[in-house]
Amino acid sequence: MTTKKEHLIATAYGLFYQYGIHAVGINKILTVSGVAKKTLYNHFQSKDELIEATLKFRDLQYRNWLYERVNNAPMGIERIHALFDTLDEWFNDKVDDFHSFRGCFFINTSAEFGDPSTRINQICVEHKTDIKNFIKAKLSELNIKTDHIDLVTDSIQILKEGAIITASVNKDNHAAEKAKKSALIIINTYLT
Amino acid sequence: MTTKKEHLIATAYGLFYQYGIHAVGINKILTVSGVAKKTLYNHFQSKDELIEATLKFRDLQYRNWLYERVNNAPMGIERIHALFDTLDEWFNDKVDDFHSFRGCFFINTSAEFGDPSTRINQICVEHKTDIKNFIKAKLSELNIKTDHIDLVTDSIQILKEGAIITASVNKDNHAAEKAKKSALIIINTYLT
DNA sequence: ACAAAAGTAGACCGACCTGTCTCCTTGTGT
DNA sequence: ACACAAGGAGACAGGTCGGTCTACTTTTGT
Repeated sequence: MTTKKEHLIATAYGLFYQYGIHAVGINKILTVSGVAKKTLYNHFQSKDELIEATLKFRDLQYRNWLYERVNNAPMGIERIHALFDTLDEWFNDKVDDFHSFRGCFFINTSAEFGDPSTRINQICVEHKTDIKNFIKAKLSELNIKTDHIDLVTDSIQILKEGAIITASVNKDNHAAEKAKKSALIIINTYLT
Repeated sequence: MTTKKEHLIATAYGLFYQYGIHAVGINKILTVSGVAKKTLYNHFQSKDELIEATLKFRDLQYRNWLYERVNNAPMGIERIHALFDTLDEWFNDKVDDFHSFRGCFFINTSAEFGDPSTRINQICVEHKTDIKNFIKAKLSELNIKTDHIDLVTDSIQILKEGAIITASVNKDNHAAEKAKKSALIIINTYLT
C-alpha cells in the first residue's frame, strides 16, 4: 500500500546521507526514485516532512541493528565489547543494509540545521538520548556502584561519539577499537 | 589594505557557523557585511574559495586560542586539565571572540560536504591533525611509556571530539568535565 | 595632481529551488 | 464493469542561487 512512500523515504535517506540534505533537491530524489512529484506531495506536505520521515526511518533501522547486535552477545561485559565491535563494522562498511560510511546521519543533520528548536533537530537529540539509555541499561548489567552508573554511561557515550567523528572526519579505520580500549579502562576503574 | 577582504571572511564565517554553509547565500553575506558583490569577486574567484578562506581563518583563530590557553598552564598534567577546561569555556560561551557555541566548524563543514576529495574537506582533516599533534606534544611531557604515547593521544582526541558532539548535539553543558574525568583515568593507567 | 586601483550599487543571466496544477494512464474495490 | 483513487509526466510559478557586468565614486601611490 505505502510502498511508494517507503521507496521515497529510502531513496531520500540514501541521497541525504551521501551528499547532505541541503545539497539534494526534491527533483533529484524524484528522478533517482522514479516517482512522480505529485506522488511525493501526496504523501508529504513539504520537504521538511520528508526529511523528518528519513530521520525516523534511519532511527529505526540503526537502533534495530545496533540493539540486536549488542543483545545477541552474552550479558555483562561482552555486550560492551559487542557495542564497539558493532561500531567497527559500521565504520568499515561491513553492514550490508547500510550505505557507505559517511558519519552519523543525526550528527550530520544536526550540523546542517542551525536552529535547535526545529523538529528536525529534536529528532536528532531524541535518537541520541535513546541510544544513551540503551547503553545505560547494558552498563547496569555490570557490577558498577549505582552512584556511578550515570558517570560511566556519559563516558561511554562520549567515547562512542568521539569514535564516530574520528572515523568520519579523520578517516581513522581503527577509531572503534581505540575507543573500546578506553571504555574498558574506564569501566574497570568503576567496578566494585 | 585587505580590510575589506578580512571583513568579508569574518562575516562569512559567522554566518556559515551559525546557519550552515549551504544555508547561507552570497547575497546574505553581502548585505550583512555591507560589501559590494564586485568586491567579493575581486578577492575570491568563487564561493568555494571564500569557504576555504573562512576555514583557514577559523583554523588560525581557534588554534591560537587553544594552544595559548594550554601552554599558559604549567608543564605536565596541568596542561591536560587546561585542555578540557578550555573546551568547557568554549562550550559555555565564555570566550569573548567566539560566536555562540554551535559545535565545531570543521566537523559541521565536513558533515555538509559529501566528497572527501575536495579541498574543503582536506582543510577540515588538516585542522584536526594539527590539534592531535599538539595534544601528543603535551602528553609527551608526562611520564608515559614511549610506546603508549600514540595510544593515549588517540584516546584523548576521541574524548575531545566526543565532548564536542555531546555538547552541541545533546546540549550537555558538562560534556567537557565528563570527558576530562575519563581522560585523567586513561592517562593514569599509562603512567610509568 | 592625477592616473590607477579598489569599492559601490544593482541590473542581469541562466540555472536550480520548492511547491502547485493539469492532463492522462493505470490500477483496484466492490 | 465501472467509479474513483493513485500514480506518471511535466509545465509552470515565484523565488533564490552563484556569478558577470556596467556605470559611477572613492581611495591611494607617486
